[in-house]
Amino acid sequence: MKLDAIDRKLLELLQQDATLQVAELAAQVHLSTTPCWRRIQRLKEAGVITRQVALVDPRKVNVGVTVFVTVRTSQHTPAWFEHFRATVQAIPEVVEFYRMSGDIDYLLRIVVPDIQAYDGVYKRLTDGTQLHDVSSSFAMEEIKFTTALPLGYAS
Amino acid sequence: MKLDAIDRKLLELLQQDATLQVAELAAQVHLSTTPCWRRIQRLKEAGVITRQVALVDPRKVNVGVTVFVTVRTSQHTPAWFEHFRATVQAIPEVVEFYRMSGDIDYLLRIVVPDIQAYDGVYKRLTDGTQLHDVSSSFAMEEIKFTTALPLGYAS
DNA sequence: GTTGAAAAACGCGGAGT
DNA sequence: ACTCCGCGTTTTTCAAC
Repeated sequence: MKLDAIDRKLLELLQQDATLQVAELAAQVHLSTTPCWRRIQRLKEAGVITRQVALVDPRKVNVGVTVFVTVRTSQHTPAWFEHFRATVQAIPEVVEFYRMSGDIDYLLRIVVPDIQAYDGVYKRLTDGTQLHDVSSSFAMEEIKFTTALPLGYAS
Repeated sequence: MKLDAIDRKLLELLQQDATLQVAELAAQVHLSTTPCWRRIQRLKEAGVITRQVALVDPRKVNVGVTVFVTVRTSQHTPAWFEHFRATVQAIPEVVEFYRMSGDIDYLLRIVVPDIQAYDGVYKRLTDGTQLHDVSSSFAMEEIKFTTALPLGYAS
């Protein structure tokens, strides 16, 4: 889908604050409400905007500690991967999960209240799945975290 | 702030879909609209819900490649850190940025269209800041990504 | 793309259980 | 503390231009 400058501006605004009303968005892009509303609908239908969610303060729900876990494995069969994938999907503390290139096979971001709680997640993770070399790194400080993607590359 | 089972259920629902209307949320938690609406207000005022945003499909805006960058540095002065922090904040391709414990000092998640584009970001990152040992790992596949935090630890 | 208007949902209060 | 009621206001949504 082709995105012009107005679409990008709308996405930029909505990525920051999805509660902005259509009239306000319309003013910011110098349009009236109807075409502005239609553009937003188009962006949703095209799957550019996937969903609209509430963001929660991690510390307020007692998951202020984030842990990055790198995984290496010797098992590379599809069946093994599927099992591992399902295991990870079922653990709500895992908020990000990537298959990597290079010497590390998988990278996970996990949120927990403290290091003790992490031990529990670690056990759930490694229980039943053959994991070769699991390494955990703790984040001391979250300096930047945004769900807003850069729009400079959009065509 | 104290969160009971109903608050947690509301947060769970709103983390998945913030467009749900109050009447619908109220039905799901077996309440009428007024107290449900008030609970949501309370969660916002208390800062549990920080914001409401639109999520965008990375591939649809041409940033389908994510790169993890680990940084080690010899400079540990406050002035140096402030400079580094400001540099990173100004780069929209950097969507996450953590100060780590252990042998790695900083971890960044960066989104770009392709490896060539990453080179540009890399240059902006290292230009002007003394970085000792920068290592980049490319994600081949994003298997899980959620903004929904686990609520099982909330008190 | 614009204007205008119907339909819907929200904001917030009051009285009662 | 929640339910039910409700009305003014705002916002969404769909006409016709």
